[in-house]
Amino acid sequence: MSKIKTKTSERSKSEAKAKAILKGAMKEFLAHGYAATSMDKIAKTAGVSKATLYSHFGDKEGLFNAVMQDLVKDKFQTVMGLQKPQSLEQDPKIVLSAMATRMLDNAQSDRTFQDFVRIIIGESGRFPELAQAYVSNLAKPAIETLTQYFKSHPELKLDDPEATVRVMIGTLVYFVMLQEMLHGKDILPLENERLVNTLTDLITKHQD
Amino acid sequence: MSKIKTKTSERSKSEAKAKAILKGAMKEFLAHGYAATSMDKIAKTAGVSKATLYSHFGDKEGLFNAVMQDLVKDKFQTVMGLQKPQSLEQDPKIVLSAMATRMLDNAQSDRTFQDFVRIIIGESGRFPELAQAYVSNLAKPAIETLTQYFKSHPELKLDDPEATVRVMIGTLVYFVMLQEMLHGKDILPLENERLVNTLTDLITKHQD
DNA sequence: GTCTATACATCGATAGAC
DNA sequence: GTCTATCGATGTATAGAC
Repeated sequence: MSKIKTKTSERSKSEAKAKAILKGAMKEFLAHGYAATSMDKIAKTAGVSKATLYSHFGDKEGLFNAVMQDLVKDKFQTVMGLQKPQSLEQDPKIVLSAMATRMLDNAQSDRTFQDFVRIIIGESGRFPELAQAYVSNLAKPAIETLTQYFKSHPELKLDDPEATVRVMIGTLVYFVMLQEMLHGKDILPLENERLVNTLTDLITKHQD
Repeated sequence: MSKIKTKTSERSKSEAKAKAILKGAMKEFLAHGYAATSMDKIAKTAGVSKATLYSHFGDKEGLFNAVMQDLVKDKFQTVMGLQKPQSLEQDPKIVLSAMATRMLDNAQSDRTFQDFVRIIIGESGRFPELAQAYVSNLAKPAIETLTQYFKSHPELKLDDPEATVRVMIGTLVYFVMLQEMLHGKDILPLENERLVNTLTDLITKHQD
């Protein structure tokens, strides 16, 4: 019994360390990118020794991949929860408008999400498989779910629901990129409401 | 006379070195990003000594800023030339469709442009003033020019030309990001033509 | 102005004690 | 499993010869 207890206790300690490492590494990688983040700094932030980093995750790339995999899973919840229409029976005009507003507000206030996207794009040359994980696990489900919604509303009379989804998502994502991530908000001011109204009007125009 | 000749010759040599450094640094920064690029590698690529790098550009950040400033100016020509309608008198439906197709084809085949955008976004946390230079000198002129075109065509009956421009640019840019830069082309295939047609139809729908 | 040589810090990664 | 201590390589930046 004491044997099991000890084993459990040791495993818990080890797993707790792993969690602390992932948390500290996430903070550092999100703040400074892959190359500019040192294993020394991660060890200090996580409160463990550098050797413990390596015993848990092999090398720097291994730790980075583990961190990003965690983040992709985390953000999947956010993204999918966000674009799920709250009441499917309502007028698509209202549903789309509310959905776009919600997505915009959330992305604009979530600094972690912005840093996450920054890294995905910034490191997509060096880590193509990471970029593809983003596409497969985040962009694709979001696009497909929204496509299903469009297809289930033939009264919108959309010639190409899938391409229309690209218009909507692209508009919203690039807007957040320009205004927030690229600090363009003061240079090219534009209210969320104007973008959302314009987007919604364009998509629901044939409904009238 | 020989004095002037010597001076000129020396200045030319120095300026030639500076050009070579910028060219080599551009290649390295675009390929590996800021932090992962070393001054040693740049010196080797440019065919000069490391000390010459520092005597011309002060430090690594100075060289990086000089390179990116050059690139912003370079890409300004491309972007503005691209979205300038070829014949203003034609049906906007045809003009917009041709313009979108041209922008897409160009961005998709220009690897340097993709690397450039990758760096702008990837380093926008560490170099906010670089990101704002992109917004002021590239995004803003492009958006304003296209807005002027929309405003000069009231038959499009656009409620908000400026916001409509954001829809168009955002759709095209994010599409190139997903398909090319994030290597999503095989995961989420979609033909340029479908996107362009959908975008053009949405914008010119009230014209009918 | 440009080079070689080098100073000095920091990097990723590991050996060995406990 | 986790630590301290350290290795060798590589980073930015500069001094001094020419």
